[in-house]
This record gives sequence, structure tokens and C-alpha cells, in this order.
Amino acid sequence: MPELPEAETIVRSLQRLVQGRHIVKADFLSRRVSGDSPQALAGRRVVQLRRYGKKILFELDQGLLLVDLRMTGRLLMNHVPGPYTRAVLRLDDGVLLFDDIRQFGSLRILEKEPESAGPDPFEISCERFCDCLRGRSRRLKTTLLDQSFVRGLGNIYADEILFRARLHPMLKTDRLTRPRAAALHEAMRETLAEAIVYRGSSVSDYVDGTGQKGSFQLRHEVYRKQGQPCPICQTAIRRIVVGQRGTHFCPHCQRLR
DNA sequence: CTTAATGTTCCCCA
DNA sequence: TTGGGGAACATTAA
Repeated sequence: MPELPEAETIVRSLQRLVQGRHIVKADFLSRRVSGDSPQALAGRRVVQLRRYGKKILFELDQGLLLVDLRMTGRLLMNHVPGPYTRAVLRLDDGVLLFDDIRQFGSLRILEKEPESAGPDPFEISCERFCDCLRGRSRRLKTTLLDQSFVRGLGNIYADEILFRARLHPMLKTDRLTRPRAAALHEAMRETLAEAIVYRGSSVSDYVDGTGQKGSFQLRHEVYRKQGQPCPICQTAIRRIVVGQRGTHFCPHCQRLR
């Protein structure tokens, strides 16, 4: 389940390996990996590799390739193709694989950068973040997961961010005081920045572009910690379901009030 | 055997 | 119009 820190780590691990390289040949091995023609990629040069929310964007000399990893997608440089390899990009130096067990991920060839998603968490100002939050009445958890609010957060970081900000996942956004909204903005940036330093969270499938695991899962405070003591107050972490998503929080530190 | 996990989209209901 | 709930998608692990 790659989210922003994982996508960022993958991009950093692949940049020097793919930037400037030409795509010699591209193959899509499964019907559902892409609706586009892989031939359109042949001969293209990778100008820049960038993160777009939790997705990965190949800026080509002509057009773009958008890789959506969803839950089990992997981009792997110079690995052996396996049963879950869904796409192969042969470069003039090396081979890039797109592996995906669940096949929810996709590769899309675009003319220009997508614009439907919300702002990047590192770019949105505190002012704007607070205004957007309080302008509607939804649960905090739902809002953080909404990619049109900010792009890049998933289930793991939503829970970790809310714990850091000491806010209940079911709290309605319009009931946040300004200082608490500002604290959430700060918790978001701090949590993500720290997760990037630790090269992401490897809870199930995630590895970077060279096959290396991250270590931020060792620093998770609430995600999948139900029954374990809160690192602040020792109260047992609780798991509830919010918007069909498993949600982990400390009932003492994160009160609904 | 069933259930949970996971991100996103879509569809229905209040 | 808004928010919430549920299904669907594919696969593995428990």
C-alpha cells in the first residue's frame, strides 16, 4: 500500500537509474494493467521521474507515463520477471518491471499532467489547509484519505497523523478550532517527512525501486496496534471502522469530546 | 470454508 | 448538494 512516503522513496531510488534513459521496448503483460498501447512508449526518453501524490510520474520527451501502484504495485529495476509482472519497460541500460499481485494498479500514458487531485501535503499552506478543512463537515479520517483534499495520504499515514495531532478520526472537520487544525497541518508534514527519512513503511508488499524494504513500520504508534499500549498514556489502542477502513487510535489521547 | 486487508470508483440513500 | 454506507475489483494470509 504505497502512500506518499513510499512513492517518494521509490522515486528517489530510481531517479539516477532511469532519468535520461531511453525506453527501447515496452510490454503490457496483462489486459487490466493499461488501456493504452505500449508501442507509444518505445523510443521515448525519460526526462524526469517525479512523485505525484502517491503515484509516480515519468516525464517523457513526449507525453507522460503515470504509474498508479494502488495496494500491491511495485516498480523494480533490474529484477527477474515473475508471475506478477504486469509490464516490462526495457531501457537502453537496464529493465524496469511493474509487478502487481492484486492488479488494481495501472500504467497510463497521458498528454499532460493530471490536475484533478488536491494539493501536495508539503505545498499547501497552513492557512489554506485550515480553511479547506473547516469549510466542510466530514470526519477527519475521511477527509485525510480524500485525494482531492490533499494528495498522497493513505490508511497508514492518516492514522499516524491523527495520533500525532491527538485528534479523534471521527471528529468533524468543522468542529476543529483553528489551533487544532494548524496542529493537524504540522502533524501531517512532520509524519510524512519522518516516514521519508525512514524510507517508507513495509507492512506487506512495499519495497523501493531496488527491492529494499523501508523501516518506518517500526516507528508506527497506532497503525495495526490494537490492544497494545499507547506510547503516551498506556491505554490500549482501539480499532474501529470508519468509511470501510480499519482505523486505529488511542481512546484516551484522541477524544471525540 | 470465511473473513480481513487494501485504494479507488461508482451507485444508492437520507 | 452533501455525506455516509456498501459493492466491486484481485489476491493472499490467517
